[in-house]
Amino acid sequence: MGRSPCCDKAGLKKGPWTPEEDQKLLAYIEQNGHGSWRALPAKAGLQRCGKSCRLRWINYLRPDIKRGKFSLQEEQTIIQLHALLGNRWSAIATNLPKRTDNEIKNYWNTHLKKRLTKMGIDPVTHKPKTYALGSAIGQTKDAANLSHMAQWEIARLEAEARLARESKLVPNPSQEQVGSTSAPLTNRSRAPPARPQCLDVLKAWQGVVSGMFGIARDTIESPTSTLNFKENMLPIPTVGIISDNFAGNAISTDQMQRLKENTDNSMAMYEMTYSTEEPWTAENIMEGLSDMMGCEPEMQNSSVAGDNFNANYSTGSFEDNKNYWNSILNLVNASATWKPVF
DNA sequence: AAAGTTCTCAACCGCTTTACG
DNA sequence: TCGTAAAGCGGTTGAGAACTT
Repeated sequence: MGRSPCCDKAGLKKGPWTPEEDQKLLAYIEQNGHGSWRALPAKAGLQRCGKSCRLRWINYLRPDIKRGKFSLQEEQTIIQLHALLGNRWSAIATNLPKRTDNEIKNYWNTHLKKRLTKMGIDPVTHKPKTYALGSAIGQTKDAANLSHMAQWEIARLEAEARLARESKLVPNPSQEQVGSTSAPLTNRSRAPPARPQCLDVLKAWQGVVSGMFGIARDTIESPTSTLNFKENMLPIPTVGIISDNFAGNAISTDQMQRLKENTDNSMAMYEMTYSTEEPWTAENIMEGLSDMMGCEPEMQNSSVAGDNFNANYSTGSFEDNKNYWNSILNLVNASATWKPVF
């Protein structure tokens, strides 16, 4: 067997924390900081092991924790990050401000995993079950590109997660918040970005889509298509607008105008995503984008998109990709009344 | 109303990684 | 470079709540 549990050593208390214990721990940390976790219980007058105290603080008592129901945006972020990172809960948590890895892990296991399964999506691969089967036979070039990009993103996220941890050890309240992800890592370790870093992942995903559209844009004109890729692909400036305004801020009218002018598809996305009482915010748009990326239940289940998804994405030709994205965009346009089921 | 079942999530366990002498 | 302690992390458990029969 492995080492014995730390709490068995001195008959320390286990199980649920009482309000008195919480109060003691909270008071001690507020006054002295946690310092060495192993030494903390004795100093704070707690009959607990340091590990238990640390966990209680991190997962429950820390003042910067947001508790309660996960928002739709958070759910989508978790799903998308999980698709990229797998069960790396701490890395996922660094992209969800105020949520703990434990909470995210629990929420995934009790809610999101089940929902994906119900929708016919493999929660491990994040692909429709039949597609997952097909991809075992042969991956497409684009899927390979996607995978390649995902690997880069994973490496970057892990680095950021590490740096975030480091920055917590040396808090610097006066630090300037940096938005650019292209800043050198060494700089970011001093000034970690404040905006949700999930944006970078979403951008990466969108980049893949844009890249695929880009190929089609230059070479494909489909006479049978109801959509024109030249006009309907999301332009790169859109990404910039979304990036710069992600953290809950409304997009300016000026920027919105540019967005509308640049892409007909934005309108379909807006209609699909939110009702009129909702302002144009980056969240709204990102939801639309993530829906387009395949998070939308109807798309996964519908005979149109589902079949095309399975049939087209697992083959590699240009025409197939075009059809695949056409089917998605058609569905996006067709599902203007779709509301999240989450 | 009671019993049984399912769900939720805080907390634990033990392995891995990191820091440090 | 190595050994040890501490911290971090992800998988798992189990008590209590919620739901169903």
